Amino acid sequence: MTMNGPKTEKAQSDGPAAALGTPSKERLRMWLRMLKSTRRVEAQLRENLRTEFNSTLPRFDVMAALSRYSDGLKMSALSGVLKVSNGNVTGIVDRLVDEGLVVRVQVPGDRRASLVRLTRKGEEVFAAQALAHEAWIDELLGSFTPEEARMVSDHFDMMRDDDEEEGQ
Amino acid sequence: MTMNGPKTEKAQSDGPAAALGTPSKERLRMWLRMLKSTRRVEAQLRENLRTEFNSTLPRFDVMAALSRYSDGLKMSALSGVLKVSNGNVTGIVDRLVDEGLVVRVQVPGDRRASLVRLTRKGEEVFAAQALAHEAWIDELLGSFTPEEARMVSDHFDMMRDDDEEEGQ
DNA sequence: CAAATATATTTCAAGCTCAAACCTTTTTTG
DNA sequence: CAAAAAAGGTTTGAGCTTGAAATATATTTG
Repeated sequence: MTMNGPKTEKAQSDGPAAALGTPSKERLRMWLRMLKSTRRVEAQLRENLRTEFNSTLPRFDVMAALSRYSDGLKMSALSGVLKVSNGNVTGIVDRLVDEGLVVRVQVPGDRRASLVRLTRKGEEVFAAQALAHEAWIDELLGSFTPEEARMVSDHFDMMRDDDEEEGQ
Repeated sequence: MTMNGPKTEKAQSDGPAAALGTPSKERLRMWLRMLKSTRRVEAQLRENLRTEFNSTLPRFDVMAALSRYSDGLKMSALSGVLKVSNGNVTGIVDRLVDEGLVVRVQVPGDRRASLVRLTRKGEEVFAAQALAHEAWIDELLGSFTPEEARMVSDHFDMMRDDDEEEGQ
């Protein structure tokens, strides 16, 4: 396969010990690397969820959020926690409801709102997925020692100016 | 807003100095942090591309890839470089063609294949976007010093076992 | 050279994603 | 209290994404 290389001289892909470029270039470099790594892990997670659980990452994210709030979440709170658009969650929850993994419970005093909650089945399914998920991550990020992982975690922690929780 | 907290006791979100959990937990923690950070930056990039260039991240990615291969790329090579599915690229390129930013050039000896290339206009548009893109990244990741950025880059570099290039 | 196989690309169905428009149902306020 | 504003959700339209199936063209092989 005659694949001709990039036209730009690759002036900065010269290994860990190379001289630093401008701050802006170094940050760009970092961004491209972290984007690539994240996408790779995400792609593998999607693949695993699909083949082993016939599910998707968005579904997993929704269930993970619900599993942390056993009292249920309103749709708006759910989209707030996940930081995705309001209308987005509607469709995902619809499908989870179809599969009996979550329910919408009417809120007593408010005829607009409903609380979304995991069903018993939903809890069981998610528990299995969460277990597998942690193992997948452990494998995919196995090249990081716990200490390195902590270091990187802390670096990223620095850049959250406003936000709050999120996690499994 | 009566937002009740997570039900699980947050046993490990106790700041940078906290004791390390199991390796698997540390890696999971790192994954969740890097996923959140990546999504935040991505969301802002999407927003900026939309409002300032009436474009999208996938379009930008395609144009960035093409800008590095001035001789053009075959569709399959393009999806290979971007690591997205084959059929995916078709639609994105279609729209870029509609807007006159790229062209499909027939490959002489092969009536199946075509080379995709940036047009003159495409090159100009991309140049402006790339400039803005680097500035956005510089701002979004401004909390990292160049040295830290390099350190994180190198950490992620470690975990690419097989792959090759990618970048702006 | 014809059948089989491989390559290049598009089409398709299902699902995710967003912003904007649109209902309803509260809540606020004049 | 009635009009206006706010809050909770869904719908809609456009685009992105994937894996699988479908097309068409090239190459290999018996």
